[in-house]
Amino acid sequence: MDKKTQIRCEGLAKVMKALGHPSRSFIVLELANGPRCVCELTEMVGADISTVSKHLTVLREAGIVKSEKKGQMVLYELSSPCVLNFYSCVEKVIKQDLTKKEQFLNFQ
Amino acid sequence: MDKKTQIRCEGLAKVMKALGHPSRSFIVLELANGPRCVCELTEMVGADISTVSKHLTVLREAGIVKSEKKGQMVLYELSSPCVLNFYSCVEKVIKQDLTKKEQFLNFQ
DNA sequence: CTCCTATTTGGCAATATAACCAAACAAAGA
DNA sequence: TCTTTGTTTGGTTATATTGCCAAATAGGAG
Repeated sequence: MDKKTQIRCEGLAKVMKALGHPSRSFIVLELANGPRCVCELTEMVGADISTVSKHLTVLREAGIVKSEKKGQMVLYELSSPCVLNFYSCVEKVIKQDLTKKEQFLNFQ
Repeated sequence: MDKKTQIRCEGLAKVMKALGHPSRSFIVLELANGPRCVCELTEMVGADISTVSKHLTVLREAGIVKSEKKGQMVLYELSSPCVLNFYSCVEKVIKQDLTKKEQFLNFQ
């Protein structure tokens, strides 16, 4: 694997990794409906606000969301909405997988 | 967050997490060119064969690749090639990010 | 059957992630 | 100015991931 490929793969992996946590997946799905402040997301995720803030930092550093100060609050929004296109495929992967498991169960 | 949403997010995150490692990103990109055996991938990744084998297990359990015995070897191939569609968007995210950094550097 | 080759599994040490609490900040309002 | 509200950062602990080596397994070849 040459240097260029390595850097490319590290970049891809960084973005994927940022999306690879249930709370962060939820945040991305929620931000698809529009900008949200940390407090709203905290409420919905149901974790400590510091935890949610750190999740948002991970997403921002991966280039997936951006933030903007609005009054007393910080609003987060998707900076690359095309990320959402992932999910339709991923849902398909998951569904396929479920189907296989069902087939397996039926087979037994 | 209701139970259904939680399960959905965990499913999404599992797939993303599986893609969230440089070696596994590389493997997926390589498998886009066709099936490969563990030995070939090991050679290309440049890690211990046991390490690569475990990466492949992670990808298989996420439903991204499937394996098939062929002679003495085990061939891996993409089971959900649509995963590749992610990458064009992700590359865009990365490029955007680089652009921002360049702008920042130019600004300084 | 025995050897060989390809792969997987178990075990361990190093590193990274995640979650919480507490404390620090930043900015708006009294 | 002092307080309040919303957010981020630091510190700590528990848990998970990663990578290697060594050992186990699975099958083909001789």
